[in-house]
Amino acid sequence: MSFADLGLSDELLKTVTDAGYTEPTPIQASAIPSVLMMRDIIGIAQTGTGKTASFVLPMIDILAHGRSRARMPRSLILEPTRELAAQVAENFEKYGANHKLSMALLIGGVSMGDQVKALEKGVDVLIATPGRLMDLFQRGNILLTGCSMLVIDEADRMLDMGFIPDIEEICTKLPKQRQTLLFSATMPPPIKKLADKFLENPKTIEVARPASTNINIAQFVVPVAAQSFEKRKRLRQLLKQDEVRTAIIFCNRKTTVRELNKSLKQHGFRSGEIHGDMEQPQRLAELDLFKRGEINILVASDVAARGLDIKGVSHVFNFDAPWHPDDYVHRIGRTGRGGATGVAYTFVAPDDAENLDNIEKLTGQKIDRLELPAVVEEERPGRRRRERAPREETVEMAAPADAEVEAQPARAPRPRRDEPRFEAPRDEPRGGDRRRDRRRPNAGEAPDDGGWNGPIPDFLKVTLTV
DNA sequence: AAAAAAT
Repeated sequence: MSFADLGLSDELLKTVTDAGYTEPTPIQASAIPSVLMMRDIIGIAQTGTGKTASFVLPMIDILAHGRSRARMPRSLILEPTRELAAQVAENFEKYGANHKLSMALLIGGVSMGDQVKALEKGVDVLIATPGRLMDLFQRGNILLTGCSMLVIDEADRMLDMGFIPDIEEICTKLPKQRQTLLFSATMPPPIKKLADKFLENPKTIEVARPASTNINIAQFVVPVAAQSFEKRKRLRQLLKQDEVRTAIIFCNRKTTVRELNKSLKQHGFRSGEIHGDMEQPQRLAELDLFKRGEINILVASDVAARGLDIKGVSHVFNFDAPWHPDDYVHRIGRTGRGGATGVAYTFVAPDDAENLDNIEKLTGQKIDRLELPAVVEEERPGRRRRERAPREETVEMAAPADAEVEAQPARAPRPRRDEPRFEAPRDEPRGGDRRRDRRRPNAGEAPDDGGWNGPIPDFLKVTLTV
């Protein structure tokens, strides 16, 4: 199967092949011909499956062959987040470079002036988040009566975010005679209902979840104590020893994102942050810094979990285990894209056990627990000794024979051993046999990890000691 | 529980 077999125009085909694409992804192969035949589509697919091109490409051909009437927009693409909308707009510009199609990106957080101007000039395609679109509509800046093509992207995310009433209202503003494409990773009942109401005789296309198919991502659970400074320490350790090129670090809270980024910067990492409390220009600027490699670590809330397509992300860290298992799938999907390999670490504190359980149920696979050298506390003057978690962990990990050594109070003077450890861990294996059974199984041998076939991260080849 | 989205 090649792009040439899908029925796209020669002109567009050239653009696609010039961009270096030869073989369509499964969803592109099955969606594009149907979209060109003007069918309604339900696409059950995650981001990272080539979904965007599966509607952008045929849309360009359809628009190129039709004629615009009175400069009214002829198609509308709805996205749940501003960044995703911006990304689809980029795609549209890339693939539509050889066509005289105009486009307006209608998202919040940026001034309305330019958007209104573009609308007045007349555009073929609207790419929008629901809030700004409704706003502009209510102000009388948009007429949707010429929109004969509608794309509802990431419908389940829209549902999560409470956008479904908005979507329904927007649907009623569009002409009844139209083509509607709905994409969603999952099909919960409200989305099914939405599809029944607004799509006509849709063709359902389903492609496998990346989580169950993307064997390019090596996944690990990192047991951690609940305290955030413990987690930060563990994170720094992994960032250093794992030769991280580019990483996205997900936190569950915006405050955690801010704190963590600040802390990473203080420790000399080139990091940035993105979350919904930032001004939109700032959000885009940080994303741009990351894409250009000026920073190589992006600390993010779930605003960045879905759909963002950034090339070459080698690592994803879940600094907090996500509350929703779906989010896990989306987060780790930021790495291992386009056939590249990636590593995903999920920090799991004792309280996160249930979340982890749900994640493993959803993906249907058990995630390897990573055994790591203990994080050794430096003496922190003025800080009260913590009472619970570290001690519990110590007790759980220590073999009876070690109890005396392990039970030493944290404030007892000991050599600082964490720093040198990262410098030259493999030359100085420490620890006796009693430690060996705590290594990750198979460390240093041919990996048996459910299909991981990428290069083995260096630290996994090393004998881990405590 | 949190985050996202119109201001």
